[in-house]
This record gives sequence, structure tokens and C-alpha cells, in this order.
Amino acid sequence: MTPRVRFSPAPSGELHVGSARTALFNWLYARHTGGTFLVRIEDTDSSRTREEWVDAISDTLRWLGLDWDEAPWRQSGRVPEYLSAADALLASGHAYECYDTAEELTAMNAERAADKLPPGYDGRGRDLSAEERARLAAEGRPRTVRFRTPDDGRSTFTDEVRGEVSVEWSTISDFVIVRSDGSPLFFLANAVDDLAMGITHVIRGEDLIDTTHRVLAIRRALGGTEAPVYAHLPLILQADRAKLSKRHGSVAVEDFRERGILAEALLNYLSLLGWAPDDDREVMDRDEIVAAFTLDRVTPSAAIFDDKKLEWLNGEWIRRIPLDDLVERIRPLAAARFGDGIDTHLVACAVKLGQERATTLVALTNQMDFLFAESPFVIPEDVWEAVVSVDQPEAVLDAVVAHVETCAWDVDSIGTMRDAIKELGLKPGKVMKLLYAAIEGRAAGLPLFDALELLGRDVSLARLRAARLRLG
RNA sequence: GCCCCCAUCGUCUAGUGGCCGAGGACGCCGCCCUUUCAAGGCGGUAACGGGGAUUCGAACUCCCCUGGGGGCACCA
Repeated sequence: MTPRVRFSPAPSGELHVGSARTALFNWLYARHTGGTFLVRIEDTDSSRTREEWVDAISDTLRWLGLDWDEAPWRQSGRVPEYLSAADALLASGHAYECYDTAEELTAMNAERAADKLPPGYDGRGRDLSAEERARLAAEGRPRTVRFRTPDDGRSTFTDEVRGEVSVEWSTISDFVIVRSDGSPLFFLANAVDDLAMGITHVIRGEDLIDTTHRVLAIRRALGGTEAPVYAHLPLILQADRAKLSKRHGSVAVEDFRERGILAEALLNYLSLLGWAPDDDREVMDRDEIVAAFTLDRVTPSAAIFDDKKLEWLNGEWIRRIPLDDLVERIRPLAAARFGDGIDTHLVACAVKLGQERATTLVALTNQMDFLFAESPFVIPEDVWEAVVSVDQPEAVLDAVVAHVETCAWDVDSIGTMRDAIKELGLKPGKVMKLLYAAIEGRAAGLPLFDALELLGRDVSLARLRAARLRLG
């Protein structure tokens, strides 16, 4: 049987990197095994669902290159299926109707907390007679459907990354599967759909381990025979070992995209959180990862998201993709920063200079500021302060101006300004930051001689002379 | 509070009883290269949480402790 896996996001926000990693591992598994990768939108909670998030998540998956094989499923369109499953559970005695009010449940849990009991349902509605139910309904009380969990014994399933996972049924109380407004809950919809879709492998976050017991129980009660293979992936945590949160910085895939992280790099990095190939490779493209990916090499322990390593990988990828491709990706960023009418040839030249040193697309774009700056050129105060402390700034600028006035206009000839600096008894490397500031407005940036060439003699001279003037 | 999962350098990891006086990568430090910053090259720093048990022999098996994380909703 060919594997069928699904990624099932809840459209209550942008795609989180943790979810993206889950999507990625499902996709990798499908592609590695020649199986089918499906997307199922879990939008049974209409109050948290927004259509724009459905589209945003799809866009993000496409950006990452995680393509799905069949039309996405929408749980909101399958409510009748879930409700008839609930009816079947009711009929078979696996579920029962309750008429507790929200206030009563809150009070019940307050009492349980006072008695040092875990939150949960005490089963008060379990064995109501038909007459009692009718009476409670007639009072206008809300009706929910609860799944009846076993009173004793253990629930056990085999997890591909953790082995046997087992829990005492007595610690899991009866849980709601149909809300009082008549809509189905996650547990029910999940069990019904995994069955209906013929899902063979459920690959998802470790935070869902405890719910697996419930979903599996519903599945069995519904007559599902063979259970899918489960693989619970380790959580991704932030540096303080807490769950990744907004406060920490980037958490949505789109945040990384806006920071100038390449899809290749993010995909590569995410694949390395909780998984490693059987050799020392780290920089891998999609195909390499697909070829090497197996569930038995997934790690069980939580991983901390390391932004530094991501940026390193991103730099690797910036250097790895073809220049033309890189230019294409920088173009929209440059247009947004400098205007649509900019000289695209100039952008391409700058990208070429920046490719071997950039860590993000954004940083690379920002380094091009000096090429599109308005005249007069402005050197920020703090940059200037940091740079005027070099030896003999006046002499350096005078010598460089003289050189630039007369030298041939190619990088090598421009570069002989080093000799002029040496003649002053200075090491070029020690005074360069002054020239970078004068020309690029920052103490370090794209290679100076190339920068001068791109800028042209007139603009270069104007900036150098302005800097000389500022020295007094 | 109860339940569940996890535990190798700061971080991501390799490691499935002897090949480990623990390997790779990021980071950090140093050196080289050098027009800045990077990139690149070379080298260095740094870990099997603690205690028992099994075994001729444990990072690898079992138990306890400790620590970390997750779950316990009419969210998913």
C-alpha cells in the first residue's frame, strides 16, 4: 500500500515554523516513499478560522516548495459526515448526550482544583435516562455529545520515533466531540477524516501525543480496523527552552521570508531540526533530503531553534544559487527600496559583488543603498565618528582624490590607490573604513574599487571631496 | 495537582555493548588571506545530568532520582 500522509493546519494565523516543519516531514516522507501528500484544512472552529489565513498558508507552502497531490480537504465542508459519525457513536453507546451548562462545568472544575484533582469531566451525564435527557433538553439546556472513555485498562500505540506510548485510561475523562452549537470538534473530525482519507501515516508534533489515544479510541469505535502509523516529531523551542513565541522574533515562515531567508535555506534548516542523514551532510537541497529522509532517523528530543545556524545556512544558499537566480530574487526587494525605475544592470552588478558575502537578501539589498542615494550624499553621524579616527585622514583623502581624478576607469586602475596610500606610510587596510564611509556611507560594505567603478568618476569624486570638506 | 514525552559540547546532531581517551556542523577564540565587512583556509575551546543494576566491558540495556518539555477546553 502506498503511503498517504496529510498536513492538517488550523487556519487561525500564518504558518508557524513548527507547523512548517511538520508539513515538511510529511511531504518528505511522501516524496521519499512515492506516496501521496495531502493538505487538510482543520477549520471546524469557525470562530478562529479566517479565509485569508487559508490562502496565506497555501502561499507559504508553495513558497517552500511543498506541493500537494490532491485537492485540499476542508473540514468545514464535511460537517454532516462528522455528525453522522457522532450519531453512530451515540447509537453504539460509545458516546452520550450531556446537558451541562458552562457555569456548571466551571464550578465542577473549580471544585476539582480545590480537591487537587486534575481538570476534567466527572461523568455526571454518563448514564442519564432518556426521560432525564428529554427533561433537561426541555429546560433549554445546551446539548453536547461526549465520548465515553474506558474506565480502566491502558491505551497503547506504537510510535515510529518513540516506540510504545501508553497511558492509563482512568486519567482521560470523557471529552466533548460535538459542541452545543452542533459543530464537531477536532477529535471527531480528525478520526473520521483520517479514516475517510485513507491516511496511513500520521506525522505531527509531539504536543499531540496525548490526543492520539482519544483519536484512536474514536477510530476504533467507528469500526476503523488498522490504525495508521504514528510518528510524533520533537517540538521546536526557543533559546530559553520555552515554546517559540512572537516575543522571540521570527515564528511565522513569512517572517523569515521578509528577513531575506531563502526557501531553500529554511527548508534545509528545518529538515535538520529533529532529523539528520546517515552521513555528515548538512547543506542539502530538496532532492538530497528527500532521498535521505526516513522516519527511523527522526530524533525524539525537542530542538532549540538556532537563528545563527539558519543565517549561516542562508549564506551558504545565497552563494550556491546561480547569480541570475539571485538577481531575480533581489529585484523585488530593490524595487521596493529604491523605486521601480532603477537601473537593473546596476542591481545585477551589485548582487554579483554581494553574493559571496551576504547572509540575507535584505542585508544584501541594504548594502546597495549608496548606489541609489540622493545627492548630496549623507554619511550618518555615528559612522563618521567611527571613521575619522584613522591616521592622517586629510592626507588620505587628498591622495585618493588626486588618484581618482586621473586614473583609468577600471577596477584595477582604481585599485592602485593603495599605492598612493602606502606612499603616505600607511597600511591601506587601516584607513580603508574612511573611504568606505565617504563612498558607501558605512564603515564596511561592498568592495570599494568596484563600488567606485559602478558609481562613476564624477559621483565618486563629489563624495570624496565632500568628505574631505567635512574634515575641514 | 494528575498524566505523558524527553535527556551527548552553549546550540543542532552522529553514536544502537568493545571501532569513543566521543565524530561533524553552527557559535565562540586564535592564525592565515585581505581594499572594509564578509567569504575562504588552518587550528583551538567545549558534552555522554546524578546514583544504582546487568555485563569481562557501557554514551549505548534496565531501575530510581534530578532536570526540561508537553498535555489535562464546547482550540487544533
